[in-house]
Amino acid sequence: MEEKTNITPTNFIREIIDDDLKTGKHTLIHTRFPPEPNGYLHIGHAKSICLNFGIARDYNGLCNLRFDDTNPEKEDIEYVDSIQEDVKWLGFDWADRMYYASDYFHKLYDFAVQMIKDGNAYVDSSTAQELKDMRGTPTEPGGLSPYRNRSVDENLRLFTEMKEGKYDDGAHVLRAKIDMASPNMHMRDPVVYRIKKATHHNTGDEWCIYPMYDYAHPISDWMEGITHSLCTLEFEIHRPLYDWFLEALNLKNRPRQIEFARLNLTYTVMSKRKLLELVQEGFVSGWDDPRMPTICGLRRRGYTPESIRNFADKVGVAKRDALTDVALLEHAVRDDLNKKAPRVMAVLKPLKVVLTNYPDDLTEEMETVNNPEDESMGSRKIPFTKEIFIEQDDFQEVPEKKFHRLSPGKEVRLKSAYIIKCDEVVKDADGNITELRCSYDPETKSGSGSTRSVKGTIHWVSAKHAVKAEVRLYDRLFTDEDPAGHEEKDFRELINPDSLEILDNCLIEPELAKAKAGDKFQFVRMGYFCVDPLSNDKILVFNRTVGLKDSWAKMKTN
RNA sequence: UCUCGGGUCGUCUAAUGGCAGGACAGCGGCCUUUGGAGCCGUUAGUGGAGGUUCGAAUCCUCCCCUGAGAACCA
Repeated sequence: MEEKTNITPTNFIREIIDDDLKTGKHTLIHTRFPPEPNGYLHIGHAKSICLNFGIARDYNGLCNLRFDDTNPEKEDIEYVDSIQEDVKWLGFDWADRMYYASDYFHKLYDFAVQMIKDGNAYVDSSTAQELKDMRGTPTEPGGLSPYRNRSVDENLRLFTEMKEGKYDDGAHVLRAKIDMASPNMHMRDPVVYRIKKATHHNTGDEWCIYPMYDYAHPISDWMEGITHSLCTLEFEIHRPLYDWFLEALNLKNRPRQIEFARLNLTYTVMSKRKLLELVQEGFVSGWDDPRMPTICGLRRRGYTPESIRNFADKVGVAKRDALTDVALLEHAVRDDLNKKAPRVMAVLKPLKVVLTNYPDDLTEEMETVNNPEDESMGSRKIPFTKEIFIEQDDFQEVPEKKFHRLSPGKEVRLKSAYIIKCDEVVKDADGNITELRCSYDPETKSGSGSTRSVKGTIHWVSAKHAVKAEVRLYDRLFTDEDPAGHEEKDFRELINPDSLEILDNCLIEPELAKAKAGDKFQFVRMGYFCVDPLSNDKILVFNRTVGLKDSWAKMKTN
């Protein structure tokens, strides 16, 4: 399922598991990934997926996929499908253990009846506002509901009638009877069931009452035999309630909830709500816009599952809030693609070069390796002719200091071809450079054993053979490191206006014309690129996954 | 204000009373037919003040900073 990495993750959760194994508390480790199907998965979910499935894999345990679908108003089958696709794509397998919390609605109902019989739950007929008023504040205890001491029989009758659809939404709720004076607001007789006459994506119109997360989650975990229920920090305050339900129902072999810090990445937002707003308000083209931190966005951008898994291992798991540098993610994908991506030549901003002393009709096939990191990837031939295109940025009429590329009177090597010298700069009436006239040194053919060397090597394509393509350059979506972290500023104000640059006049080597959607390449000296699914017979579209490290650019900014 | 969490290089993360280490980023160098990759080197940290101890990032006290908590959301 997963290729070996040199990283052995260790974290406080694995230590707890090691201990549980050692003491014999558990012999089989069982985790679960429990998304609510109300949005697309993002890189933060990927961290949780890698954690849960990774633990199952390393401990020879099991990890379930469970849809936490207790709120029919927000959930949709569209998300159920995309979530499965994304988890699979990341390289994980739940075998036959895909569940829905809604699969357990009958059992959950029976447990609720039992809680009523045990005096642990009651039907409250207060309005939402009254409930809110009775709850108190973090510093003041709440008040007791006038319905708190209804008889078991009356509670049973009302709860049955709620289920039967006799009441409108909001008329009654079922509440756990705990402690209205608890300093933990979640323990102040929390709602267990509410009436919602809504169609559920999985159970249709079978139910008009739906359980709350705090109630459904621990019981779902228990029913699946989950040993370690991993969730993010915001649920820490819910843990006493998680334990209370299991205790109140006298369930044995209880799962243990353990919280860890969610992933935050610099220069992006991670909340489903904000991501949805970016999509709905047209700041991006969709959930899979390559600038989005969604799994589908990263996939379209050209990220590999391995790179995301390695990233998840590298960020680690702890309890302190963190904002991880997106450079770490970029490093992970460079690291992976460096080993896998074939090198090809592509000129993004072409500048014509005529080799004045090269035979007019000659086409030479130049041999070049596909990946210097991996000999097994072999080599290929690329056509070389009198007229070629090079990158505009690889020429400077008045060269800056330490500029090792082409300039008047200077030499540069064309990768896998010859050394050329710039003899003449041709300009149009407005003074724009339209063409370079150069001469080549026939003694310096690549692979011929020529020993002459020059400082710079640049990429090129043959004018006659090059294929046109569109290339999309992506930059960070926000100009601020933590766009969601400002109270006085809306994250929308911090959107980077230059996060997408479309180049529609790029020239690629002919070999690339065969590329199919999703194919990944290193454009030599430019970065890693992949074929966008939008590509068709008419036009090839490439997305830049990430640029190469560029020490020249860095030198200039310093 | 109250309750519960959390504070280790710029960032992320180790240490479990015994040499504060790794990764990313940065910087310097080597190498290079990718100014890529690789290799070598290097900068940089225990929030503060006390205390316990032969010895404290780790234990205790106080303080500071920070996150979460008052949906019929998850």
